[in-house]
Amino acid sequence: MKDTLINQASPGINKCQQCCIRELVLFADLQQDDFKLLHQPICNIEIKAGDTLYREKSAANFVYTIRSGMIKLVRYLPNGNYRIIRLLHPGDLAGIEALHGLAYLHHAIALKNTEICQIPIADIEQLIRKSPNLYKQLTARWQKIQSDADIWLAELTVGSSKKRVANLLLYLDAQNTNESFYLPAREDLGALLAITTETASRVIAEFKRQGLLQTQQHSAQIDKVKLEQYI
Amino acid sequence: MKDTLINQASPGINKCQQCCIRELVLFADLQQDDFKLLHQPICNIEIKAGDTLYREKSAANFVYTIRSGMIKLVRYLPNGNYRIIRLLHPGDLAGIEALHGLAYLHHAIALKNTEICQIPIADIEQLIRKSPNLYKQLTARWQKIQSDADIWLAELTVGSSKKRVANLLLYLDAQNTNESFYLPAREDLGALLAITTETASRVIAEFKRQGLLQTQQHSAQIDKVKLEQYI
DNA sequence: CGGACGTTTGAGGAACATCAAAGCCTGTGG
DNA sequence: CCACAGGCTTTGATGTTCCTCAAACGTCCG
Repeated sequence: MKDTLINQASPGINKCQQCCIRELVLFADLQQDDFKLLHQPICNIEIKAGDTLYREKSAANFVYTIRSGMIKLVRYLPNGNYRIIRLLHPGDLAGIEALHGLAYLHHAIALKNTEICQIPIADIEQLIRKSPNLYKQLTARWQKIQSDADIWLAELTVGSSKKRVANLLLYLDAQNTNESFYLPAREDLGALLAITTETASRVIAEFKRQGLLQTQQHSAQIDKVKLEQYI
Repeated sequence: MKDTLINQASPGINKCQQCCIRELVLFADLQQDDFKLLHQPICNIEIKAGDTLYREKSAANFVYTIRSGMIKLVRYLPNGNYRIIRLLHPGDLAGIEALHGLAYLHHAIALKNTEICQIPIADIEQLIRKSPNLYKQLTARWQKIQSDADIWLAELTVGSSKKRVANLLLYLDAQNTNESFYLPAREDLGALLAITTETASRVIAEFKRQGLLQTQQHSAQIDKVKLEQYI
């Protein structure tokens, strides 16, 4: 796995009020006046596929909002293997654990080129005291993380490998508004579903032969109806 | 599985200020005055092993604090099987998703006789506005749920069945201050670790033969050092 | 005593991991 | 422009683990 920590030089300063995904993000409910409480700039940074946004156990000073692209949260196992704990899509928060003054709990690595906003936690803490709306946004995020994790536990780590892969493909498809979605590498599919790279490859190849799945590079389309029969 | 909804008659009214596990619970940081904001009584209820505290998708009006005992959060799969999503111990919150006006996300079922405090969410919402300390307690709980779920995903649903069972036994032992801990039934071990009841039984029997585990009824003791070699 | 329930154990087979090798695509350098 | 190296994917052969089905055993309780 590539392991390049991002270069944080030349980040652009972002105007939250005019953000194109404003209705998705943490600050969706903030009023005009609230933004005056932001003392540090919100930096808009871009990272490339394979770059590491932050590392597990490193000091957590920022929360990040995904504007575009895709991030995997990774935890390494004692035996050197890794598991992907969660996938982050546009509108999701990365590093929310920073709000408790703790270190980050995972490695955050970009799966494709990704744009993010970097928000200093000091500002968030100040805003929380003033804006009850922000508090609600935050707990909504926690709630979403919890329920996603629950579904993951209940659905994606049990059953046959075909069922798991089918479930994951349907999940990835549902995340995207486009008709095609990003299909992670076989190794990452394995790390997501707790199966080996080879098994992931076999199932994907099988689905392609059956016409349930078409791919070009990492762009994929599925036949939802037929895939659902595997669940 | 038994399925008796709890009888909510004759709950005792609890004095939070004098609660014996006060330092553990949600209201740990509240000041004397804050308690005046509680309009409805906090009920202290007792449920027996096998009783259901609340059901998935039912209206969520209360958050619960576990005072003693043990609760499993359960989700049923389409095929009729169930998975245990999380175990709750004294000091943990059950039904925290109620704070978002949603239905409960799981079935909550007692594994042994359990004492709980029933807290109306209307009161909590009022307290949040007044007490920033409560807000911090709440986000701390969300954070703990997340990190526990992450560990579960990374550690307990991968690897051989022996590794999973060993990990679970060590986890259960670490939760308790006593030298012995509660060992769930084989079926529940399977639902926790995504293995079959039979496999759970075989591994437990094997560990007993090897002297890594002693049991009396549901009370168990382990040899930590030797068990850690399976991880 | 008899029935219900949970646990243990066995035999057989299917699914998946492991090990190994070949194929394929991309980018680089001669 | 071609050759080649490196990474990712596919495929095969083999072995192990675990699931499935089945039956027996122990325990608790009416």
